[in-house]
Amino acid sequence: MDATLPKTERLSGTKAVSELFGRGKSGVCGCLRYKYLRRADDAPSRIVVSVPKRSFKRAVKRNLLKRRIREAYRRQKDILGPGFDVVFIYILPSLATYDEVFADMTSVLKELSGNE
RNA sequence: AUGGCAGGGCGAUCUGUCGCGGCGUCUUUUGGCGCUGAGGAAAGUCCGCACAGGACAGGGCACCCGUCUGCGGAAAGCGCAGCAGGGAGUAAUCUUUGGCAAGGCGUAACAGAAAACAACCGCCGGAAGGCAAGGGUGAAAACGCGGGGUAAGAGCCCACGACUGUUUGCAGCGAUGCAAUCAGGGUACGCCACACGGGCCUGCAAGACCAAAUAUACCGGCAGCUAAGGGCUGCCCGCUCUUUGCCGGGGGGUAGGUUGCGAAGAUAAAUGACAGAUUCAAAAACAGAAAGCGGCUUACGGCCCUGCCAUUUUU
RNA sequence: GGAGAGGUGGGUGAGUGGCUGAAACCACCGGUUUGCUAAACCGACGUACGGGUCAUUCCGUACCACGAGUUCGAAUCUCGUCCUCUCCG
Repeated sequence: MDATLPKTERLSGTKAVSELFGRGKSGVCGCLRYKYLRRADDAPSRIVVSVPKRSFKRAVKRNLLKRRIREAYRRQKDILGPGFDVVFIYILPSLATYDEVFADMTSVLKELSGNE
């Protein structure tokens, strides 16, 4: 199973991100809020991770959550097929453990792949 | 032993599986291999430097900042060691203030006779007038105490003492200390003046370079030229320019990229996840580089080392 | 990342180091007026702790974001911390 997360599988650039935020469909699952956009091609899916500064003032805590979310996605990204652009936004005001993030990520990915 | 004071240090290490940024290298298709990858505060942005752009002939004034002494330092609201005054503590020790002037100006609420010029009550005196001892309020009241002196009094005079300064000697690089000597009498705070030192303004989102798409200054070519206007002429023809379209060049410049940029170093931004071992147990505190460097300040669980003080006990 | 401005009752917002717990306006509360309401007018109106009282009233102390300092005395001056807002692509 491919469990890497190279740079090509991360969404970057002002245009692509603002298009995703503007036109993407969204949903909530546990501690995560997501927005996604189905692309036409079959290139690997690309993701963005976001933790709002409003909830966590300290950069250490934001970094920790972003790393946990990325790790949880990396472990289970084969649930989601190729061709998606997704942004994950952490919405809880308190720190979640890795196991909680992992469980919520599982249900988000299943929901996304089920919709297609 | 208990409690305390000061100074210094550490801020986990190792193994396995998966994974990330950078560099090198091999194949160059995926990738493989090697090296390397957050802090003592990376934080706050409080000082300073370097660097960059703008302004600027040179110098001065003004304005702003700093101010005990010596040493270090590129500099600093910087560090170390010391000096003097005040405060806290039984002590070790800690903390705070600090150019200069018997200079000028201002302010001193309430209370109080009066807040520094004096006046009032009062004291003396027949009066003219003299005096500043007494007035108990205040944060602060014109040096303290004793004697002399006087009509009453006063550093008016004298002795002793405190304070401020001059000169000399000794000690110290110096701030200053000690001793002698002479002079003085206005309490606190602020501003001004003076002395010495420093200071242009803006900041890496500074600045430099490359440069799609779209529009386009300008240049060239082609088409259109039946059209309109201008020029060559007094008029016509003709030639030519502009207006229109297309193609090519082209400068500035946007998205974007490169650089600025580093023995960590990106451009949505890398250090993580899980399992185990170690120090009794728990990896637990504060906290994450976005241009660099020197400081300051603030946050911080736990542990280690050195010196010192107080109390109690034993020898 | 860098540069700047601010924080005072429930809200807005003045405030020379000294009668400022604090101006003024709005809101809230009570009253006058009215058949009822609005408007107008009058009054009252912060919090905490302590004291006293049967109780309302009353008295004292502290608080101008928070903590130190200067001063006889700080909302005001100085330093630090926290928070909010604005500008720079």
